[in-house]
Amino acid sequence: MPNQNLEERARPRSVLVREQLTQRIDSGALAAGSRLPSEPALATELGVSRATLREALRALESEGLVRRMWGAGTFVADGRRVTNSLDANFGVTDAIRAAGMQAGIEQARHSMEPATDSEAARLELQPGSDVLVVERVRTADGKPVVLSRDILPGRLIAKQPELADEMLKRSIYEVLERDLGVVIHHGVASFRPVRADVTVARRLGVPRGELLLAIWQVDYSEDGVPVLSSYEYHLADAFEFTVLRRGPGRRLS
Amino acid sequence: MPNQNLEERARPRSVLVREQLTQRIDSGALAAGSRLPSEPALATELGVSRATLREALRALESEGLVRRMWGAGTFVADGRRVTNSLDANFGVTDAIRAAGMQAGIEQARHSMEPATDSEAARLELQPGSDVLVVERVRTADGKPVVLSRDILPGRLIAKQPELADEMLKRSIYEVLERDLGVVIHHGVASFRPVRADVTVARRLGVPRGELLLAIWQVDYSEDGVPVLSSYEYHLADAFEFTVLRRGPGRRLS
DNA sequence: CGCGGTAAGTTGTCCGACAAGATACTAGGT
DNA sequence: ACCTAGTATCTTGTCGGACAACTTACCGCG
Repeated sequence: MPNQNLEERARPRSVLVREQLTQRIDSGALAAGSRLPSEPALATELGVSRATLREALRALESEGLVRRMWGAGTFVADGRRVTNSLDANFGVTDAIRAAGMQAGIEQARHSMEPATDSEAARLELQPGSDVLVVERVRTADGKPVVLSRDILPGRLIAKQPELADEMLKRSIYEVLERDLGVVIHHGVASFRPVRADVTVARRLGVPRGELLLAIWQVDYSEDGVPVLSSYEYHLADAFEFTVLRRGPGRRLS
Repeated sequence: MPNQNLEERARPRSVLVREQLTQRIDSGALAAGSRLPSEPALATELGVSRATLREALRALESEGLVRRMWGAGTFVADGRRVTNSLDANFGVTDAIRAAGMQAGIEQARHSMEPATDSEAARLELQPGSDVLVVERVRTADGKPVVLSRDILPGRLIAKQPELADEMLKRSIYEVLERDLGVVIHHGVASFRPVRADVTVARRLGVPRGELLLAIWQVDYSEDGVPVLSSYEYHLADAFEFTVLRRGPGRRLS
């Protein structure tokens, strides 16, 4: 039988369809507010069954890119795309670039240390296991905006210790995905406003007591294994964070 | 456009199945990490077809409650459920209750005013249209924690002006859904740390310059129409907000 | 005891068909 | 001519069965 794309067969076809559709929407081929072709027509056009297409449409709907109306059709969601969405943009590099500025790194350093008890718990490691700690000051157009401290299990780069230096120059997410084959599946982030203490203020070059937003989070791989714990101190005026809240609201009680 | 029917509209079967499964997981009937029955078995048990069940499972997966593995099964996600998730919990009342405290309202007042240009734009109204402004101080266990200012299109309560008084005593989301039949489909929230100015400080009973988290957002109904614009000032120590970040965010570059 | 192959089980995909809801059009009445 | 109600026809939602792709566990063999 004529099977094509043998190297792509590993991933479900529905995610391929999902990526094709997101690309069409992002490129503007499918205008915001317009109606998509009907499911049977679109399925034929993409060369998949209607069930597979619906699987992809479900994902797009949960992402907020399309909205489906029973009996009426499927429409591209209105164009108010969130600029710097905290639940879509991973990492400081993406946030800086989304704001249209040049991302840079200063005062970067890394070290291999035994994990503290709380860090071992967050990363689900044995207490005292070696972890790689990466501290960096991120700049936007040359101006310091974020102080970050990232912590990874040491076993991740045990076979390629030179990658630690790579993390001082590039995004950790990028190194994880491109060089280590680890893709982040999801993360849990918490945040609260704080004042800059003396050490943070000096690293960021701001007066002590300056308004900051502290964000700490744990990112998990596809297997549900924690692979990255990070702490970030953002200048309050650096970014404007947004979150897309999804309904429907809770019913019972 | 006339009013929407308040009668219980027939909802898709898949969302009913989704709610049943959510309840089973929350109640502990389906333990964290355990495997769900196979799709054919579960579909038969719930009295729906496998396609409908898969529609519900896809929604649960995007919410992060279950994880599906090709050829292995569908598993309940590990139990680290987020306590006060900014993208799931709508409204201050839910946040206070999620923290295990008693939600209250003080210094409540409302007024009907012509919308400012910026507010009219946010709510997609004609400039100068009447909007209902509701100002409240929210308390947790009697202590002021949030100052909120909510703005709704005046036409929403034109036929039932007494509902404005109701909003001084209960959650606006509750009034919208129960008394007006308006269910929030999604919202876009932004936040940043600020210092309390003199008026906010007085209302919340804190010193001027106190650390606050400002959150402003617009909520949309199922039709994509904006129905609520709100501004909130949270005490920094009142809550710990969390956000579930979903991957993969990677696209081509 | 270790190892490899096989069989069973589960999710992914496909096909065809009908039901339920929404819209556009038409026929009828005023 | 205008409005209204009913119909035609489109769309998405649901159903049932079948097979393919993949994972896991079992079992036999060396």
